[in-house]
Amino acid sequence: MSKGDDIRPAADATVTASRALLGIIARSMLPALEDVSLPQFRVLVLLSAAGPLRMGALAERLGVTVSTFSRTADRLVAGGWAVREDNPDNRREVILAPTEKGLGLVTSVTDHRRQLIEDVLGRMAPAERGRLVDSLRAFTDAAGEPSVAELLILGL
Amino acid sequence: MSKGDDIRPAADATVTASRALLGIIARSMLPALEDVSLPQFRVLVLLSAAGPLRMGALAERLGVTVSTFSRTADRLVAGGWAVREDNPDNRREVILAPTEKGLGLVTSVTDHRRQLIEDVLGRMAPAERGRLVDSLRAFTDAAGEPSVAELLILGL
DNA sequence: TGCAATCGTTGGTTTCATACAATCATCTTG
DNA sequence: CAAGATGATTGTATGAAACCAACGATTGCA
Repeated sequence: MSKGDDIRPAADATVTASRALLGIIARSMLPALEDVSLPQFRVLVLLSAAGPLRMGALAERLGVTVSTFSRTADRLVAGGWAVREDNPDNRREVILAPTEKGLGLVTSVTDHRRQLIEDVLGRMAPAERGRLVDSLRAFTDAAGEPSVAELLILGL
Repeated sequence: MSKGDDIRPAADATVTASRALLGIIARSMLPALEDVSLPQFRVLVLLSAAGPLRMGALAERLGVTVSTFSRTADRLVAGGWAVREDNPDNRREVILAPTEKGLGLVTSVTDHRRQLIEDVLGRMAPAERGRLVDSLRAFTDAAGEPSVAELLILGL
């Protein structure tokens, strides 16, 4: 136990920092969630990251049945956030593609989030900022990549 | 711009790290969300942090109407996560209090999250861990306290 | 004391998410 | 080419969440 004793305070600091980050993330998503629901936003995040996808593939990634997803797609299409497209190679498949409007919504959230983070970083001393980068890289490496499914729970 | 040029890479690292943290947070909440909905979990988080509260006060903090919240409370009570109590000082008020079961649910999530974070920290070199603590404290200070309302969006 | 304000619940509705089963269209394969 | 498999939508149903309006109980004040 001698060597690991500094884990506890580090965990404290991380928990606290995670709360600050969550606040930032939530704040960045708030405006978008007035336009679309969280499940709908998840779809747009997926589409903007992976590009247009088949209905079934999307349903699977989101962990819902195809019928459920078809209804969600209805709402996204109705709102002008996405469009259904034919797949010329396979006419029974339907591709869901984000519209400019849909991509714009995700971008606005991402930009907003990044801006909020930059604001915070701008309030830090440059030297601290440098150390933060190194530390966070180490943390991220140790954490490994979160699965897509996990990230989607909270909408990226 | 000369001095602020290191903000961009720092923001990159922070965005990436926030994704890792989000994965951890989502993973820690996943089991609980099989028992209660996110809105219900938010109530339990609030109750476990602030203690028993009046119906109206809870509704206000959650940003929903009292009638909406009354229904949510019904479900929490039905599930054994909370109980309605009389306020002896004011008989028209109703206090919602978490049960042991309700508190236990929140605790399990918090513990799980902390454990996941400690796991990650345990994989870092001790020296990095020390630097991380300092950096995160600086970040948290610069970020300021997120509002309760913001945190509740994603369930703390 | 009596009337107005406050607190919470309930009735009535709407929207969304979700699932299962049935159906239609299109591939694929024997 | 004729099944059988596959992909998506639609019919049907349930449950959560949310709102407004109406109501009953209680307080508080004039």
